[in-house]
Amino acid sequence: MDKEIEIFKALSDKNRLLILDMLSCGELCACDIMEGLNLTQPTISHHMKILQHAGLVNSKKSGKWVIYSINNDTSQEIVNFIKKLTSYKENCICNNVKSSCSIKNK
Amino acid sequence: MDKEIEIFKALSDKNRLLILDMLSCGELCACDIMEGLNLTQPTISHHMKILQHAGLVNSKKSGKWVIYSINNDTSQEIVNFIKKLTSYKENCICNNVKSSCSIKNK
DNA sequence: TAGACATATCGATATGTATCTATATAAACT
DNA sequence: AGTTTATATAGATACATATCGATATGTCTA
Repeated sequence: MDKEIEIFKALSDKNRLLILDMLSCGELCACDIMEGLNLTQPTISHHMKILQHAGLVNSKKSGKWVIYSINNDTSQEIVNFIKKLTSYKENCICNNVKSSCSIKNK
Repeated sequence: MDKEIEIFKALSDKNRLLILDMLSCGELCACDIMEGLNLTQPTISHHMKILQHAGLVNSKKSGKWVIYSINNDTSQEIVNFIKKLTSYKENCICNNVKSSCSIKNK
């Protein structure tokens, strides 16, 4: 679950969502991303690190540039996580709770 | 986009994910949720407020209890948002950026 | 090799947030 | 009416994080 929390935190920032949107139609280098957003270079670098560590973005070095691209495996994973989390299932924590549930006894 | 950020922030906490998991198999009152987690009553109340405000959870008052339940519309919405965000589309911000993209000129 | 360019790291600051104790509000029960 | 029970709010604290300027690292080019 810690991995998913890290992904949600990475998605909890407007600028990072804009970066993902920019990357959704193709790879870009950090300088291109910087041009689209109104942020300094160290701030972009910070956001890219967070997106990479969460697994949402891949990077490869090409000369003096770092080229970033979307990692669609991770976005698919987090989609599946949300679906599973919020839909009915047998093995949820509430099994331990329900026996003492006051709603049940009404 | 601000609404989605609020949802991601709500999902960025372990205890709130556990609460959603607990609610995924049926409605519960706050006291039941408190029993399943190792948190004080004001902390549970705080988390429920965040989950409600994000639209992930509904509540109804029943006597002295407040009964919480999952709002599956919102989880479906955020799933669709992630899919759209990370997949190729015509109207993404990068359209404004690509013309000056150094990758493009390589 | 020197300078220009792209990115990363450091340190500082301001803001946000998860948690607690104490207290208030509100409903049910005796 | 007074007491118990369920939830919310207020205020405090500790920790996380988004951002910046300054600087370091690494790569290309003239």
